[in-house]
Amino acid sequence: MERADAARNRAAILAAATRLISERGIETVSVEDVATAAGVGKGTVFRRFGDKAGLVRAVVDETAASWIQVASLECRTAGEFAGTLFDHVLASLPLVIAVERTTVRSCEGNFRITVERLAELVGSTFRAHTLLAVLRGEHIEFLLAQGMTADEIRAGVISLADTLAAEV
Amino acid sequence: MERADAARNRAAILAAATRLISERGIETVSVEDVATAAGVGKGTVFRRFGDKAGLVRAVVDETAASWIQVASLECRTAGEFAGTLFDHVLASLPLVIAVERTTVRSCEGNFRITVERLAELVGSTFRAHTLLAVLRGEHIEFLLAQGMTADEIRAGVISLADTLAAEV
DNA sequence: GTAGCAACCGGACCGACGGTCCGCTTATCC
DNA sequence: GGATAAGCGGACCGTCGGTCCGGTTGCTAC
Repeated sequence: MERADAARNRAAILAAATRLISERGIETVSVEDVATAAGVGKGTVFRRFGDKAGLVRAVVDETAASWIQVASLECRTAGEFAGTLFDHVLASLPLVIAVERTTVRSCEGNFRITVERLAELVGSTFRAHTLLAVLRGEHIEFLLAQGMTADEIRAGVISLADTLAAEV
Repeated sequence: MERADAARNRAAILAAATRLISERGIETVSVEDVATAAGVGKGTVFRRFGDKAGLVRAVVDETAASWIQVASLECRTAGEFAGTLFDHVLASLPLVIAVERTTVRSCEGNFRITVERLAELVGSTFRAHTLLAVLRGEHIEFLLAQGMTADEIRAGVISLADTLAAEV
């Protein structure tokens, strides 16, 4: 059982981290910044989340844990899947980029489900990873920086997914 | 005019950096490690290359500057281009990953030429970036870690390039 | 209510790293 | 061989992720 003050601090830390990362990007947010903004000591953050990567993961798990799985299960075509994923990534861009930069990419949990479902839809694991590479936060941020609009990127992603799926 | 000792040190630093990064990956190589391995002081490295990213860029420029441009100019199909690029990336994986991780992705120099040429071959800038996203060192490393063989990945990349080009 | 306990807190502390600075060295030119 | 500027190197700095431990506080049993 988690003590009441601990639960309060956990919530405050997650809220502060979410806000700071969204505002400034992970690169310029230190763990101490988060602790200060949450009104707790640095040690408390590390006790709760292990390390910086754990904190970021917890933030993303909270705000975005479910939609990947939901998208995996509900979407019936690759294009639909890609569009849904794109919308979610775009909505939480700094958070997605933060988790990409702080954790080693792995094939566990939700991600595994996503890949398998996507591989089904586009016909091969390689193509599934291709689509996910294009849906990475950093890639989308880069395309935006190049002057493409979100709508153009969205259309491109969906068209790519459909093309890949059509080839099966 | 560069003094003789400066030139000697520059070469020693580049050689040491290339070796260390290739062996251990950029994450576990500090600038001081490079300086020590090259038999010079840390200050010398920073004087020569500005910062860590500059050092990495110099290393890659030396070993891999030309092939991107060569590939851009010589390859006549998207598949050929993709295969050539893949071979070079695979041959210098740790170096490519190092530059990806230390410099902000931008659209200047060789990279710009590559994108434009590739966009010609596959019919759109978006698709060109898609191909380049799949050819990133980190992505290839990830696929290898998932158990795919280099041949499988190579075939996938070429097939993807051809598919994208066919849609024009 | 209160006493005791374990969980919890926070900030001082540590080691590593990127980057700067400046007094000394040395290649180069005349 | 002497003057000069380019070059050198390592001590030093600020920051950051992560650890540690003495003091505090919420919980529970009586």
